[in-house]
Amino acid sequence: MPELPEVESVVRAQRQWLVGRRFVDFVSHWPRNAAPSAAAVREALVGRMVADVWRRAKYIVVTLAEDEAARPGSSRRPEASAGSRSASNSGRRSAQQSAGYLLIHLRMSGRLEWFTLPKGDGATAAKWPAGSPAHVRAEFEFDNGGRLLFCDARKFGRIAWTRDLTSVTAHLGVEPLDDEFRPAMLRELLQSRSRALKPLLLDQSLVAGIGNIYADEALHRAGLHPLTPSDRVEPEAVKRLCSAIRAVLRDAIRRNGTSFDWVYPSGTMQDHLRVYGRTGAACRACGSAIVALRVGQRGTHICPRCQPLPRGRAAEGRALRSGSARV
DNA sequence: TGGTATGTTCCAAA
DNA sequence: TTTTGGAACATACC
Repeated sequence: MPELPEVESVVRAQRQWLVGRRFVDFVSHWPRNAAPSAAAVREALVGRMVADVWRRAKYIVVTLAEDEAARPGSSRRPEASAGSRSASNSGRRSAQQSAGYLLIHLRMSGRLEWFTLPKGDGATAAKWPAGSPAHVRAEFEFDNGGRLLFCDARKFGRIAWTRDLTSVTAHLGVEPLDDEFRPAMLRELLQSRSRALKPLLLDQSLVAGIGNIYADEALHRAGLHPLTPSDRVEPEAVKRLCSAIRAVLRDAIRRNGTSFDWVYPSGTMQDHLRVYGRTGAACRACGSAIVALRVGQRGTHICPRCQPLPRGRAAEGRALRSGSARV
């Protein structure tokens, strides 16, 4: 269920439960998706306290507090005492004081779910009671007995521990909700290459966090066709696109994201989408039927009236080559 | 049965 | 060099 707003919603929901908690165990049921290895992640986590939970692009970032007193072998603190909020602020910025970072990427179908085993029967993931969460790929166990499950039907999700956060995030582009993301910056990104707009918006190394749903939504709000060559977008349209991106992401965060099928049930943005998944329905702006096409191998939804394809050989050539000419 | 799916990464081809 | 397409990852749903 992962795009920026959904990940942000998860982060906000989990932060209050996680900050100040201490890891007592980590178990992977799909070790291939743990980096550098499931054993290394376990070694890095056990005994560590969570200093902060935040987001970079579509990554959930858990900052681990550096306090040697609490490593395995020493006594466990009974309850998380102070330090949650104050620790979080420093933990986010000063890498030197952190014991590294746990990174979780949900990819296509990952989700986090709290689960408490029935007491006393020594149940394990292998023999959980009926009604337990499905597709559990990893378990994080905490000092209060809580168990955070990483569930992921498609097994695309990733769990990683790193001491050097930038080694993982260096390739990521600007956060679209950051102050620095302004029309001038977007214009430079668009002008510096000649690509169809939608694939460009999905490129995490340029703008980080936008996925298929919100790319479609932002382009519709801006009145731009997804195949528009990036270097042919007029300054006024760049402005519209910039605010459309920010507006749709903020809007979605406010509604806790978009709920899709069985994967992510908690948001309400799906009731307010203007084009994504609305093939054949009436455009909320002009009443025309929403049309589905294929752009860069991704399902794409547009209003043909609100988002006309700009005239010109470049755009038409791209449309034909990408197979989007149908429908 | 086949086509689809919110993501990322790799490779080949244009 | 840049951009695009395809496949791969693995599973569930319609």
